[in-house]
Amino acid sequence: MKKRSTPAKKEVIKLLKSSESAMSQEMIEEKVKGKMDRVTIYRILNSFCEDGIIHRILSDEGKYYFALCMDCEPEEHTHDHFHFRCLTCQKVECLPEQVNVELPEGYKKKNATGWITGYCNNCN
Amino acid sequence: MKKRSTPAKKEVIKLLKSSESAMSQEMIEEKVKGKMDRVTIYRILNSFCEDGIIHRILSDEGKYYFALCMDCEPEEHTHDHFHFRCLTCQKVECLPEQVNVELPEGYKKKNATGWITGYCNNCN
DNA sequence: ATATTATTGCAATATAGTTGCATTAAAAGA
DNA sequence: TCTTTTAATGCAACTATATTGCAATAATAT
Repeated sequence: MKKRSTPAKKEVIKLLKSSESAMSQEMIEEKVKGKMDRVTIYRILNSFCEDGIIHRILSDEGKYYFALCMDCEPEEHTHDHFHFRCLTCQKVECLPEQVNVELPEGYKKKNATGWITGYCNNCN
Repeated sequence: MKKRSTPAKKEVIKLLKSSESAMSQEMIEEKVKGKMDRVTIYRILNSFCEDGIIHRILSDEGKYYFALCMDCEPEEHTHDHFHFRCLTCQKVECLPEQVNVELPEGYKKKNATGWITGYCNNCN
């Protein structure tokens, strides 16, 4: 199942590259309205996630956000950093700080996410 | 709008009290099957949340979990602690550790949540 | 230029949760 | 105890977010 390059994919990746923050499907749909179907956006995003080009983060309000992978190496593909969502402008950002928690005896960690909501520097 | 005590509410609160971990609507529905409607469960849970009797946490898979409030005081009702979800038994627990992150200059924190997924002491 | 099959669009479906409305039943008052 | 008031409930319908099936389209290899 070799992946193909299509106008729709180029459009979406261009969008994500030009965005300084993570985007939800909804935000992306807004931007590419008329150029492609809703479902196509979902499928493209999922495909990029599979390939490790972008990562998918479920926000504290239950929606997925997507962002380019920055410092990921193919072998060690983790995104255990904190995310910030601005309650005013809805901007979602990856924070540099890693999630690091002491688990009770006998517990094994597989994955970790952290969300901070609040107001960004432009919105307070 | 004074709240009333009903058999359904008693049933739900009893369940949450007897559970050592947080429960999703689905888990609760499973337990009270036949005794009340799906919608009633949702409404009861929301009502309890409003009253500060329980707290609602959105898990990293996008579902709400509910748990009794333990150390909450009416004035300072926060739940900025980490939560753990076991990938095998689906148990959700509140971890003692607080979420504490340094935000970039000019950002204001309103709320914070953290999720760790993995395997609990019974499941690995 | 042709064949193969990944990708797309559209309709339908899945999942989690909410809303409207008529009916039922707590609890306060007579 | 009986009435009255209105919160709570059950049912159906709806919303929002995301996925699946399938036929049509189009990107790549030959």
